[in-house]
Amino acid sequence: MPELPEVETIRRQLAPVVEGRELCELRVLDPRWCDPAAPSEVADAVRGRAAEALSRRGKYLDLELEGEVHLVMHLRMTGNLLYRAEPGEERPHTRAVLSLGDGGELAFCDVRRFGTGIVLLGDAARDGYFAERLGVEPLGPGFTAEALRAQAEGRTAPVKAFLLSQKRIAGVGNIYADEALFRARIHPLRPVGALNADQIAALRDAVVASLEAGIDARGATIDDFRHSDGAKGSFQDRFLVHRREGEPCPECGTAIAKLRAAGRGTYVCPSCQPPPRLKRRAGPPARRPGRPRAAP
DNA sequence: AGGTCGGCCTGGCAGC
DNA sequence: TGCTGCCAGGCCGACC
Repeated sequence: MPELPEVETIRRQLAPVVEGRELCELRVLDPRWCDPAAPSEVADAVRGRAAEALSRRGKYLDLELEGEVHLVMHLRMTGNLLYRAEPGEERPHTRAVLSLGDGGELAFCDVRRFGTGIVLLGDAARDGYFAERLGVEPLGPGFTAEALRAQAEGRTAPVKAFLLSQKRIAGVGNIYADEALFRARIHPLRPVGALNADQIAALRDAVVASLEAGIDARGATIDDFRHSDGAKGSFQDRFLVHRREGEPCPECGTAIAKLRAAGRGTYVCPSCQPPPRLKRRAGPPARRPGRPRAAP
């Protein structure tokens, strides 16, 4: 699943390929891709413009064209942006094709058809689009322990749901949320507002470390994420807990457990990430704390 | 208003 | 073997 490190990997590979090139034509093969805009509308907006930059915000790619025209794309679950120097046979599940001025082309391929491309006219429109959807950029200077604490304060949502909320932190998805929580030794179901200052600081550092490790490995390929040249990432081989149910914890050897948090498959070390206290149900009074139990 | 959940979509696979 | 049905999940909108 493309999360921040996967999108950043694509961006780094494609930026030198597209920057400075003219965008000759955009063929939208699946109208859903740019819904609700019409394919012809999107194609007309970008045709003939030079690409000035390929940037990233959260999990979004922003192809910045001359005249402040932005083609903003999201890969969602199964999207890929694949480059080839010469046009060839259409790849399966191609939703849109960008033809570049040097004869190369960029294919947006997406099995599950969740991926999107929209055109935004003007830098202000682009800024507004991101501002109303995305919170702090986790690899940017604004992502400090203090900023995280301010966001978390008073919230009762499980910390994993909090990490997945793009309006809080932009770019963290299911993989890197699990990895960061393990590194910070925090259970995903802990209410984020109940974390102490040390835990918040550890979480901030763990999010950054996990994302940077993902970028270093050029992303993770679980199902069908590919680099722009079709190669696979390698971070899936370096997961500490994600998708490792039953395998030993790299820290303590306890078997990794799988649970559900925020509606997502979630992996934890039950020993390194102690679960929050269960809410006591009405019934017989609980044993007083501190009193030693009878020996078994 | 914060939090949770279903819909979107398709390939892969478990189970009968 | 072949079919059914469930699972995966980023994001949005509906609902509590």
